[in-house]
Amino acid sequence: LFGTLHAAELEDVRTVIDDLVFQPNEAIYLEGETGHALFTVRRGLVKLVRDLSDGEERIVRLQRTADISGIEAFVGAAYKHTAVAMCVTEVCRIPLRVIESLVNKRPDFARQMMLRWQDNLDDADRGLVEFSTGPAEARVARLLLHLSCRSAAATCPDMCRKDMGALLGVTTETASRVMAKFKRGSVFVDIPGCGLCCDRKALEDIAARHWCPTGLRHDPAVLGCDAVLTPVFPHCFG
Amino acid sequence: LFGTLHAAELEDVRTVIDDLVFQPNEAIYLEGETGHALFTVRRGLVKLVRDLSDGEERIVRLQRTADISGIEAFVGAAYKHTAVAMCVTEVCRIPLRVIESLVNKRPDFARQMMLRWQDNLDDADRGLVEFSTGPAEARVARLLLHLSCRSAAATCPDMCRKDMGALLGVTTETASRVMAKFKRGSVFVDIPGCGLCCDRKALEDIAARHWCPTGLRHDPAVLGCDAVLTPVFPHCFG
DNA sequence: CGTTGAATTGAGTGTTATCAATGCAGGTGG
DNA sequence: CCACCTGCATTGATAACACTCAATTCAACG
Repeated sequence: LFGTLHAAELEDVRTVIDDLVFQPNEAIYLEGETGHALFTVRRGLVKLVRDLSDGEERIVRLQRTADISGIEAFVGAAYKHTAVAMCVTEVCRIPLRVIESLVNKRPDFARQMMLRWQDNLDDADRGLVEFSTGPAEARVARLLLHLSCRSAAATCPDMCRKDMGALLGVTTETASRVMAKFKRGSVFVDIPGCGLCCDRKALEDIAARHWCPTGLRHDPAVLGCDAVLTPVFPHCFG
Repeated sequence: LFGTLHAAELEDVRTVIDDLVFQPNEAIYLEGETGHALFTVRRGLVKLVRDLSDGEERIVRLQRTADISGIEAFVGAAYKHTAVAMCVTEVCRIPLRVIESLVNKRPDFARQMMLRWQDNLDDADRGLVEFSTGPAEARVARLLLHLSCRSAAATCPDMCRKDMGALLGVTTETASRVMAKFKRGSVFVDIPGCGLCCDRKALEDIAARHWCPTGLRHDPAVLGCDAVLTPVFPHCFG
C-alpha cells in the first residue's frame, strides 16, 4: 500500500500506525460499526463474516498477508462484515486520517487505494466462482488449492471444519466428511504443527469436476513463504 | 458518477461519451480483453459472466441502471468478466482517458470512483450471501426481491431460467421448478409484456427459510421507476 | 481422570442434479 | 394457412448428493 512513498513520508506514516496482535477468534472489528481505520494483515489469517438469521455465519472472504480490509470505511460506510482472526494474527491498523492526508498529498495514492478495492473484488468473485460453485468436494479442493498457493511446499493452515463449511456454503459435517476422505486418499497429509501438505495435482483434478471455473486464478507460489511463516507462528497452523 | 461536476465540465465529458444500445444476449465486452473504457447502465439489465470449463457460465452479478462495470480497466487490469445485455439495454461507454483526466483535475473525483468500487463489492457480497446461500427456493425468492426492489409496484423482469440458474448456482430445471411453484402459489403473477408482479411479503417469508442473511440490503423502492421504464423498453420485460 | 470442544462417522431423510420427454410459443417456408 | 422447426419452459423418474440428527471418537486441558 505504501510502496510508492518516499522514506520521509513512510516514517511519518509509521508513527501513527498501530501494530496489533489478535488471538484466534478475536474480532478485529464488527459489522455495522462506523469505522475510523482500515486494516492490513501482516501475518496470519482473517475471515470476513456476515451473520445469518439463525445464528450461524457466512464467511464472505478470507484475508491473508498484505490484504486490506475495512476499506469501505474510507468512503464513509459502516463496516460491512465482522473481521475475525482465525489464528494468531498480526494486523496493521491504519487510521482513516492517514489515508485521507495521503490521498490529498499524493495524487497517485488514490490509485493505490483503487488497486486494493479491486483486490477485494477479485477475492469476492473467487468466493462465488470457486468456493460457492459445484459439488462439495470440488469446493474443498479449490479452497485447499487457494490456501496452499503461496507456499512453495504446498502446505496450508488446517481451518476448522465449521469455518470451511461457512466459507463454502456447506454444513460442518459435509466439510468434515470431504476432508476425512481426502486424508484417507492422501490428497493431503497432516503434518502436526505445520499444517496440511497438499497434493496439488490431485486437488486440481478434483476441483475440475463439474462446474469448474476456467483457470483458477491463484498467486504464484512464493518461495520462502513457508520458512518465514512457520517458525514465527507455529500455532497458526493446526 | 458525474454528479459533482460543474456544468462546463459536464459538457466536456458528454462529448466524448458514447451512448450505445445492445440487443438481448449481445456482449458489451469480453473477459480477458484489455479495456479502454468503463460502462454505466442507463436502462436495462446486464449480467457479468465468468465461463466455466464445461461450457456453462456462472453469473457473478447483475447490473442495473446507474451501476458501473468494467471498472477494473481503470487500474490497468483486463476485464474480469464478460458483460452481456439481458434485454434491450442502453449503456454509456466512458473512455478511460476521460476518467483519467477527471481524477487528475478534480481531486474529489477519485472518491467517486472508490464509491463505485464499493458498490460493486456490495453487489458481489450480495451474490454470495443472498444468491448462493440456502436452498433453491430461498435463493429464487431473494432474487425476485432484489429485482423488484426498485419498483413501487413490485414488478420485475422475467429472467430466463438458464440465467437464474447460472446466477443462483442451481440448474435450469431447479430454477424452472421453483418459479413454476411460485407461480402456482401466486407468489408472483405474470403480466405479459410487463414482467412479474411479486408478492413481496410472501417472498420475504420464503427468503427467510434457512441460512438467511440478517436483513436483506436492498434499495428502497423508487417511485415512478415503473412508469419510466415500462413504456420505453416494453421488450425489456417478459 | 473427568471435562470440554472439535472432528468424525452413521442412518435416515430431503433436496437437487441428471436424463429424458413433453408442451408451448414465435418464426419460416411451402 | 398450415406444417415444420427451434428455443425455451415445464414436468417426470431416478440417482446422487448434501442436510439433519445423533452417537462416537479423539485430543487438549485442568
